[in-house]
Amino acid sequence: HGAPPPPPSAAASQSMHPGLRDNTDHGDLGHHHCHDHSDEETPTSDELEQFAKQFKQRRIKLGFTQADVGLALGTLYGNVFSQTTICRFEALQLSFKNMCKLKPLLNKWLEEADSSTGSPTSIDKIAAQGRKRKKRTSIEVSVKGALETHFLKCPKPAAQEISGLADSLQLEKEVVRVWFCNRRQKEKRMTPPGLHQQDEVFSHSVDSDTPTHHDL
Amino acid sequence: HGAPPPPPSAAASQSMHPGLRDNTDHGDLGHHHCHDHSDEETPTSDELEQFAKQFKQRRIKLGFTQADVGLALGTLYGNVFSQTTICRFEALQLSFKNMCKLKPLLNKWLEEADSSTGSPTSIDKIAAQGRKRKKRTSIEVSVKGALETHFLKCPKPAAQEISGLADSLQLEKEVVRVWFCNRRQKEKRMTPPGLHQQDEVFSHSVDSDTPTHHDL
DNA sequence: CACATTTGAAAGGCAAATGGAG
DNA sequence: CTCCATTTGCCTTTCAAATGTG
Repeated sequence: HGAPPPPPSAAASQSMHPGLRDNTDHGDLGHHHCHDHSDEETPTSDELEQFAKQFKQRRIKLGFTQADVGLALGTLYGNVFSQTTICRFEALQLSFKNMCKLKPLLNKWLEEADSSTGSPTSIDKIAAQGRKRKKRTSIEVSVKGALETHFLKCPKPAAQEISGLADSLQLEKEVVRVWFCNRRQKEKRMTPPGLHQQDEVFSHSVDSDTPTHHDL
Repeated sequence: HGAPPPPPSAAASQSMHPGLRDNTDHGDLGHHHCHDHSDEETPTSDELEQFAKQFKQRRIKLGFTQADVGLALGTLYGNVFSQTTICRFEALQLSFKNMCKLKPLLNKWLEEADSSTGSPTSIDKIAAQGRKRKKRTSIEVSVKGALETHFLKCPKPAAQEISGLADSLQLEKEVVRVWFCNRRQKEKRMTPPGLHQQDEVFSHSVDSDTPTHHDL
């Protein structure tokens, strides 16, 4: 069946020697040639990899957690991120485009944090006010069950139906609408396998190589 | 745990739209023994289970994340907890003793949060100042490698040696000391597994596997 | 110090939210 | 609005850092 042409994964799985640490790495990173904002041009994969590594190193040295960084981005640019996202950035687990988008922000944070080491105003955990993205809604298990039941009966409810449902479940209408959208997507993802095949012999269940091979 | 009685959300039909004030239902968490201050006496497992479930339900309805709660505990009692811990509490994955310890705190938070729904001062993400426990140190991979190397050569370095090592790795001496302690513990844990061959008749305490017996 | 226990930073799974095209 | 791809985060889990006890 479909031969999944896995990306060559050019990135070598190299690993740096643990022994060789530098203490002389101060102030590089942001230091390139002195010209205004040169952050915008798209970096190469290698540059990203390099940056991510350095970033993590500095972060740890400064004693910040990934969560700290994510929060700080909110106070700096009104654009909070979760610990998870920072984690993914450091591990190069985001799409190339996504990585590029985040890099300048993180770079800025790094400079900021770097320069204010031990500064008096070090504490800056101000509340995240200007939130861009809607906070992810947690849907309770029981509520989820109700939605699921509904979905089985009617996977594509009309606007009005959605309203009613939302009301009875005490959820925003938008949340319910989106839930159905996502639910349908999920259905699609799960359906394809085994459409018109009769032999159940799946010797190798593997395959779903789909992977999220985001890597670079 | 056969079938815990999961009341299909028996309680609460409270309209909880963002912005609506709601200030009813209090004090139905756990069957208190006709005592106002029933928080201190050790609860039963069932009570804990009940409380945990209710807690989670309310938390979600109020729109807080586990992390939010953990942070809030810091501002309320100067005793921050991580999102992980809250998660464990809700999932009953802490020791009984531990559960009992946390319950009153969480209960207090719940009341607080409950009563101030939609209140003006709703946002309360003040910096966590009074931190009780030392923040967990992240040890960089490379540094870890260095420590590991050292450990293989000498698993039990003298104080002086530790100092030197700490210095060269730019870590607090205490951190290094503890690292070695923990490392030795780990070694112990990994050794027992059937490597002793032959008969060694004895009465040595058969340190049975000590399965993480949490649960409740 | 050893050993038991508490606790958290980071990473993984699943899915909620977003954005573009029709 | 839909579908679909993508971004992003809540909750969970693992491994181990920190703490407590003898």
